[in-house]
Amino acid sequence: MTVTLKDIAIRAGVTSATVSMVINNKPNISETTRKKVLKIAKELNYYPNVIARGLATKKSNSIGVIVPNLASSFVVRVLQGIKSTNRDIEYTVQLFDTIGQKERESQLFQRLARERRIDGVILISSTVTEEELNVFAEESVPSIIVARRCEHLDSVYVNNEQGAFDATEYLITKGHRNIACITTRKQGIPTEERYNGYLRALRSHQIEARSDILFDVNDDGMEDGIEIFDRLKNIVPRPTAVFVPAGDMVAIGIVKEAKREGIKVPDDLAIVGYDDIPAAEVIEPALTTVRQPKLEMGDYAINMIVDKIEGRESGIKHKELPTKFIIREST
Amino acid sequence: MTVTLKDIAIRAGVTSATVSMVINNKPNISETTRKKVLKIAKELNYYPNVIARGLATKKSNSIGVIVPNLASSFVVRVLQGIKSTNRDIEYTVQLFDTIGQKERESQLFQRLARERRIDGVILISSTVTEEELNVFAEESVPSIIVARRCEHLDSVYVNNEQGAFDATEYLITKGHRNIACITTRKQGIPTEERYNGYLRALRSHQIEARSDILFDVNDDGMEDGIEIFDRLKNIVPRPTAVFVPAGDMVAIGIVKEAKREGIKVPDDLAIVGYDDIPAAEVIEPALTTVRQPKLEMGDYAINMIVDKIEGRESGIKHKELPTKFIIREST
DNA sequence: TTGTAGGCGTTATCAT
DNA sequence: ATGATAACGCCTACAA
Repeated sequence: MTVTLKDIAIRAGVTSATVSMVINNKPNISETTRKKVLKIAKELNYYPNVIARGLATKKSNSIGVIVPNLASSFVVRVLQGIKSTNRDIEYTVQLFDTIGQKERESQLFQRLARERRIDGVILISSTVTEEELNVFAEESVPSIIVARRCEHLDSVYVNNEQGAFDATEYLITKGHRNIACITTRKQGIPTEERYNGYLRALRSHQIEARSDILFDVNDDGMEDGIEIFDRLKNIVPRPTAVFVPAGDMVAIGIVKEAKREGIKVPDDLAIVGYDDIPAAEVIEPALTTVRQPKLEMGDYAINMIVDKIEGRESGIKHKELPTKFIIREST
Repeated sequence: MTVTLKDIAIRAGVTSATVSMVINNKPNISETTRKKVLKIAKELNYYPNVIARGLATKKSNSIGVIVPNLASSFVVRVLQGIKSTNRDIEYTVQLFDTIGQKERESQLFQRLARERRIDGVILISSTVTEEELNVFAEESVPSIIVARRCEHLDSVYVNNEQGAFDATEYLITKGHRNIACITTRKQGIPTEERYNGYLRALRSHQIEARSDILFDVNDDGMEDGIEIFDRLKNIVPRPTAVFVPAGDMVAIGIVKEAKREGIKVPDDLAIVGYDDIPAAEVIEPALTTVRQPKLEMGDYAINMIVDKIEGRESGIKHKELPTKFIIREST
């Protein structure tokens, strides 16, 4: 039924070794047989069995992409960056998600590292520790982590601290002194860094950070923003600005609730989000926010991992990308 | 370096055949050797080489998911549906996108169908013809198409015609007679069906369709909506409602531009979108729209394809899911 | 330039 | 209950 090298070999009057060499463009094949073999291969509509090839070469020509959650627009956008370059790359992408199930995570890593199903791994924005990622190094499966810097692993990430600094400083130069900060601890390192950037900006302008206007939300939805605003509005002195490293959706919730309560944005309350999701342009006033170069991150990630797999690069590489501050109407 | 069946076999004093049987829970193995083998396997931290296994069993335990474009929130959401069920399923997901490159598409199908890299294929919302999908049938690779009904292929889809009918009829019962329709032809069958539903609703209420308020946009972004509104506003008699099967982003553009021009939504102009994207709740007034059960579609798709692959179902199956009309503030 | 032979790690069919 | 042995389809020395 399916055409194999052997089928071609028989018809061409050669052995499958020869056919293999032709298919793989190896040198030292006479033009005559090359032509003949290629012709027959085409007639028979031959496609190599990649599984068999993988067994022989010990390469699957496939890379794994592990994501925490496909519901995150950040993750999807990075994925898109990975895929779009991948057009010209002869690697297949296998998608895995861990949906926060902590125990399954390291199990998944084990399997991926040892089952020889993939040649390398891209890990997007996760809360795993570096230790848990060691399996890949142990099995010498190239790996790279996106959205977070890791000392002992290749990584592609954004300067979150600086992004937050820029945003906060912008608010300060606009005259704000009481700037609330809405963050989300459980999201891990990146939000932590953003918080630090916020603090640094305050410090560099001799403004004391007020702990009563620092909030920690659990999730990053619009409802969280609504709830936060309701807590925020009664605090005195009331902040005149809010920086929301927790994400744009939370910021949007705040905008909505503020408007509903008759608070004018940005006049009474300026708001800066983080991420530049599509809805940031939809809300009125349109949201000022910090954009991360998500597509670019994906792009770097796939290229770096392919280089690693093919042995073109060695040593740990870090790629830091800049954020971009997008000024719209909410400030 | 890597542990194989043979390694285990040697230490256990049996052959790799026996070890294989133990690993795969085959019957007719003495408890003693089973215990012994399992113990050694664990000590050595053995994981089967799935590539080798695939060659032997002619199964890759992997399914391909082909998407036209990861930038579409519809596609991503269906993907999410596929992945979330997939947790308990022993199939890996390989992601492919075709980014509209028509010529590459059938080439991709050829490869996927013949390279034995995947056991089955899920195709999300694409404009390919049934003919192009024949390769899968020819190579007896189970396949299923999502978001569109195909006579000769398994499919999971939504009753777009009815969804559009419901939306339009709702507008009619609200007293509207001049209802514009913004569609997007190039998106293929589903939009076509929605248009038909719109027409049917008009007919069933003896309203004549006006061709001067039927618009065709090329893309489905906010800008398209803005542009459409500017064309719409000068038409007499001016429509009092707009149904936008082209999608929520276009509808949002219309809302925004209408507001900017001082037209009151919904009082002066009622607007209904299609898809229920996250931003539909963000815009003010919140958008009335037609929701498709995207997660559910992905869920059905993965389960159907797995059943097919494992030979549990045969014959062509179609699963039609209902849309849900979401009433918000724009009507 | 091409053929021979062996191996990649598993599974599956026979014997034993 | 277990062992030999032969696939699976391809690649790669090495030999000719």
